[in-house]
Amino acid sequence: MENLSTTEENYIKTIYHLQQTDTTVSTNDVAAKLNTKAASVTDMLKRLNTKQVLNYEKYKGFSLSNQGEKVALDIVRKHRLWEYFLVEKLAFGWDEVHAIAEELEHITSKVLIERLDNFLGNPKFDPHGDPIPDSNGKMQTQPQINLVDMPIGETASVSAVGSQSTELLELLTHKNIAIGTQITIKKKFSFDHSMEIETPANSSFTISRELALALFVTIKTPSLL
Amino acid sequence: MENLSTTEENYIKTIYHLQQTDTTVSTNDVAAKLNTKAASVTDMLKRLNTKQVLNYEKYKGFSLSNQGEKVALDIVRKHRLWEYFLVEKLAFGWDEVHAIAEELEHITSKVLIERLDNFLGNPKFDPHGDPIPDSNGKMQTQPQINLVDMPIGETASVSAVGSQSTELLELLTHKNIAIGTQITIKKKFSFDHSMEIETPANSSFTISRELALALFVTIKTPSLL
DNA sequence: TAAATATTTTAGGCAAATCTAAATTATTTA
DNA sequence: TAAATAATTTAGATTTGCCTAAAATATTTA
Ligand SMILES: [Mn+2]
Ligand SMILES: [Mn+2]
Ligand SMILES: [Mn+2]
Ligand SMILES: [Mn+2]
Repeated sequence: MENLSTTEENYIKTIYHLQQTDTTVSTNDVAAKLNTKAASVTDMLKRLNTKQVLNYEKYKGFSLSNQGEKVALDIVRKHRLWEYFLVEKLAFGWDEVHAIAEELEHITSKVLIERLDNFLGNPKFDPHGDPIPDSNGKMQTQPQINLVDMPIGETASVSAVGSQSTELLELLTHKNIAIGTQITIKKKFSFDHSMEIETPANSSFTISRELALALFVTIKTPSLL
Repeated sequence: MENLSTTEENYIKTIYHLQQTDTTVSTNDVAAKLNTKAASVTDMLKRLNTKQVLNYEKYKGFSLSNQGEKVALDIVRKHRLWEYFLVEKLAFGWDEVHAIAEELEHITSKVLIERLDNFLGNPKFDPHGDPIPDSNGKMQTQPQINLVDMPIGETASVSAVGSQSTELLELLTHKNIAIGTQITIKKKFSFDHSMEIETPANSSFTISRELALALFVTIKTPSLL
């Protein structure tokens, strides 16, 4: 039943991620994400449709089939486990791992990924705070909110980042913030939407709206990582 | 200068391995190893020639260029480091790792393989006893001889296996022989070329000519693994 | 709702990697 | 050495994945 090329897998994963955020996914959306052209996407949609991983009707739209979603979750699982490996075992920063995981996620061995999972201690979240699906595609849902939406006086811990850029990591490192760091909101300034926060490592300091938007937090203490 | 597809890399590696054993490598040899047809090989030889990794003259023959050999050694390095990782960290048997390493060897990141090497403690030999090239393509040469060529009374340690089959591993496991095991030749029988040997774990026992042919030994104690 | 605009699909073509069948060249053998 | 045989290459197709330009359809806007 399965015999998908790396390219087909990348399309499936891209469509999956787009479906998570946007309600409808367009041909152009996929083309933009994959740096390709709409015509190429249409070609692929037809192939994925015949391969049963996609429901597609021309000019009407498309969405992953149940089977396609399973495939996508499997790729996401591999991607995030490899990212975890790279950061935890090979000492990469989380801004460096995405491109490498983009290749590693296509290694086909089923038993490899199960042993890797085991070797890593069955982590539930990747270095960016994103949940790692288990072998059945199930993943832990953390009730996350954006830092800008946290009320004054509340404390929560950083659970995910909204960007994987080196620039963000540099800033977070400088401010001693990482995934797991406890943050308390002290004050919000309406002029520039900057906010004053407090962490265990540092007394009160100010962060910009841009930075706050890139941070997601959970009220409960994080289960792992 | 470099921009080789996975397929091109596989051809280069195959030609490299064939050159190690046979003096001349033919189009048919390559076709046989890669489970493809001679015509396909010719197509590829022409492409590798224009890509400067191969010296090729039609109907005359071909061999890897210096550059091609460097590429080959880099792939071999990756292949063997990943095999080492799979056996030492993920508890695979050495009969299970080849196919997986066949995929992993094509992951492109240079820094990944250097960090993996470091993480593994810079091993010099893979799980089959084959030397791992360093980042410059240099590898340790072990003066190996086949077990059948060892004189009676001599002691040496197993340094490599001539086959990666599950069947061989099963037999070796049963006889308590692994890479590193010390073997002393007690007797040789000319009738069936079987031989009586001794190991630290077992007193004298007999092994077949087939098994002896699949074992390589070094007189000096092994430097690693 | 009709025209303008945006999106999507088709048509036709290209490069990589493969194949089969036929032609060419090299090697053996009688 | 000439014929037979073997090895290699070429010719011509196919599949995957991608492209541009043009056509078809959907959506927006006046
Ligand atoms: Mn990918
Ligand atoms: Mn991630
Ligand atoms: Mn390979
Ligand atoms: Mn090996």
